[in-house]
Amino acid sequence: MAIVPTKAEDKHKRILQAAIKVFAHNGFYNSKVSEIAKEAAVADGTIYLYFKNKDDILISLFEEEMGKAIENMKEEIDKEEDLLDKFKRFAIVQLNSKKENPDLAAIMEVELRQSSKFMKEYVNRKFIEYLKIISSIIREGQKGGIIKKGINPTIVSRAFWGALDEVARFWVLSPKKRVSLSVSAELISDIFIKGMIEESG
Amino acid sequence: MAIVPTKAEDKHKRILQAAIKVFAHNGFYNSKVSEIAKEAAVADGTIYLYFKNKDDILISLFEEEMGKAIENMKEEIDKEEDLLDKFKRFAIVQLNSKKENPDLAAIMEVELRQSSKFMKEYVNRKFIEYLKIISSIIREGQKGGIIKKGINPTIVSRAFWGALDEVARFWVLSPKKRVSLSVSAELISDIFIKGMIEESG
Amino acid sequence: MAIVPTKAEDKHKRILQAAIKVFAHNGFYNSKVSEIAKEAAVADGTIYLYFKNKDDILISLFEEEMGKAIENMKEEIDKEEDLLDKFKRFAIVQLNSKKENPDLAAIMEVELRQSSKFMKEYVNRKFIEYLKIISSIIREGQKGGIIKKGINPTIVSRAFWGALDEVARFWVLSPKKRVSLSVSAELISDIFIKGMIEESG
Amino acid sequence: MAIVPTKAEDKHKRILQAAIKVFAHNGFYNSKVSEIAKEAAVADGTIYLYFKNKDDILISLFEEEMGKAIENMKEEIDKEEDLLDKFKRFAIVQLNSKKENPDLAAIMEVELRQSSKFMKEYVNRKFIEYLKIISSIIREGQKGGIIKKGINPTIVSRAFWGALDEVARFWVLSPKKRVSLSVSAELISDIFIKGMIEESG
DNA sequence: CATGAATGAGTCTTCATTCAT
DNA sequence: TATGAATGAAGACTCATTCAT
Repeated sequence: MAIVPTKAEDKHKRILQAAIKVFAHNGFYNSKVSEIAKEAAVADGTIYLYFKNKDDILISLFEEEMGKAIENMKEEIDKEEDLLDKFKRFAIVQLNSKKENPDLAAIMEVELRQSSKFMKEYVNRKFIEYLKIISSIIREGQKGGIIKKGINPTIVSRAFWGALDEVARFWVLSPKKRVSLSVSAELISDIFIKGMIEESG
Repeated sequence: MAIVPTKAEDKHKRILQAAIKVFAHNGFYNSKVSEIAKEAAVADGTIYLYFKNKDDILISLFEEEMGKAIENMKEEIDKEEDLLDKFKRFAIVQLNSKKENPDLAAIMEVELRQSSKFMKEYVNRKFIEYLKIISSIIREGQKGGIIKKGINPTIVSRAFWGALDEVARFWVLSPKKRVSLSVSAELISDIFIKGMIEESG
Repeated sequence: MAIVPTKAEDKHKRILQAAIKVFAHNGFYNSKVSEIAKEAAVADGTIYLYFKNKDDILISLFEEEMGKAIENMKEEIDKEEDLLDKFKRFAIVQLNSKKENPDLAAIMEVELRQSSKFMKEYVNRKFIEYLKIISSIIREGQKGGIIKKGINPTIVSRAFWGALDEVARFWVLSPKKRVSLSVSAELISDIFIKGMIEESG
Repeated sequence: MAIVPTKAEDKHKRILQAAIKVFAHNGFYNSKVSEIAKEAAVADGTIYLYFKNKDDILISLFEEEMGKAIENMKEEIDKEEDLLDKFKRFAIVQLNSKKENPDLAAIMEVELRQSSKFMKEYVNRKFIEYLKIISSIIREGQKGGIIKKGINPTIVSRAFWGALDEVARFWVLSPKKRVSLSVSAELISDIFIKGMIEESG
């Protein structure tokens, strides 16, 4: 019986899942609430029992998914002992997330850039939290003398993320997928590592 | 008399300029055609004498501005003799464009990622052309033995662009502008150069 | 145990009381059934066990309250022997009802005027019964030679009621309440009495 | 050519006229904007070129019609020399307005009583201006020694208006119209005059 | 009897686009 | 060419009512 997905929590989840799909395919503004309702197999009005309005669906989506992503990334990073391996791991996880949940990734990609005024602040907060995972690795590396002191961790963390995001996008869009994601991840992280490393003696 | 901006060409230009401003501030979907008209000091209907519809304004905007950007970048790159200097130059020009025309940059940023179905193909074409400027430098470097052969120029060109784009975005958003754009440009290009270079000897 | 208000009759009453409050504050059309339910501390669905629909709440409200008002007024009038005193008494009771139960009065005030087609007939029936209390006093006075024969009792009864209703409304709305209701009641009834009286010899 | 009713001003007027009809028949809340548009023979959207929203239609309706009514009443009152004749004239004009424009009257009748918060204040202002026409006659009469000093002009003006309004409503609703409006007007004003007059000597 | 989650019909309002002038 | 008043399709959101529990 426990399988029947009719509990309130499930409906909330179902609507969010439906929204991810619909938003990713049509973009936020071209998505109709009724379409999300249909995809979630609920009535139009039901959506408004779980979300304040269309915007709120997007926000909740961020709230939940970004939170998950941050947690997951932290766990993954912790698995690696070596600082430079943490870098690689970050790259791999980041790229894979786009492979595993491309719809969600597509939404993040756009909304991270454009979003209505009042979302912007919230989105940025979560995003910065995400970037801190990288910048703190860099800072740690600088303390340990592995990474060059002159490097600004904030800027490079953004650059690193931007590089990965763009490569992931390319991978999703290119129909043939000639280059594997893991190779790309290695390539990018290698470049950054080599670029940042302290050329000691 | 030459001052009066009523020639057809002027009106076309004025509408496009107005669109850049309006789209950048409100996003494409939250921008009203009437608002663009007002900003351009033109009647609503006049817009439809120069553009097929709202989408067409955005497309034309791309057509013109991306073309200009590509031309400009090529010229700038040609000014540098040294291959690695070309890299730096690319970074500087790219970042500066965001400083000099932030409205336009904001539009590009979003539309490069999301755009209605039918724009996608077109946008990509122009974008790939832009990226080719970098990838061909890389390829040249590989031929000359300066850059490591194992590196995939397509992927790295995207990574490089993504890194720059994100850093530029950060710079635009951060209110204090503590780090100068040129320092950032140097930082990013240094990392990539060092990361790609052939460690001969 | 008798305190627990869960008997069916109580719930019916509670819903009606809640409706009076809610309708008076927001008007019929701006009142939500769910709001009445909340005010009555009942589930939304429960309302539909006691009333056919939202309209039916209003009708029942009339049915009960108008009936009570008519009975009460008749009793009060009967307390007075003198015909002209009955007039005054009517005015006082009428005005006081607005003071004692302003929410109910507010609803009556509006619904007596506007109400959906199907309510109109019913409302009028009850209202006419109410007005007959006055008109029959007038008629009695005409028989007794106290009130001028030429006066149309139906019209004057309406005029009298209208005058009182408006004065009561004014009293409710005016924040300072400078003039007491009883003074107003006397003023109005005096004018009507003096205006209708037979100036015998 | 001047006859063709397509000028902006005409459209404004047409929408207002349509609104009077539609509101009077269905009540404000049961009236659809689309219905008003249809009645006015314009597109739904056109309404919003002339009015901010549905509420604004009602407000404008008041603004214009109450203003007219006040002007008209003042003019009519001025035609009478005798103070008591002014009273009669007021009654006649007031009652006739309901006969001549029953739709408008029906709206005024209800909206004067119930209306959304923000209308209330405005409505009252205009209404008080209207009532001042009566109260100032009373005051004048008191100065001239014709009307009893003890009478409160504010209260009586409201009572007088309420009496007339109710009688008019009765007249509109009664199908047979046995009693003429002018007789009713005379009856009511006679009662009030006699009731207020100073019994000198 | 009681609940309250779910439903979905119903409407206001917006805004890209047209077209008579 | 230029105008801007007019159009009307489209969609977010509300809330009375139902019904499975």
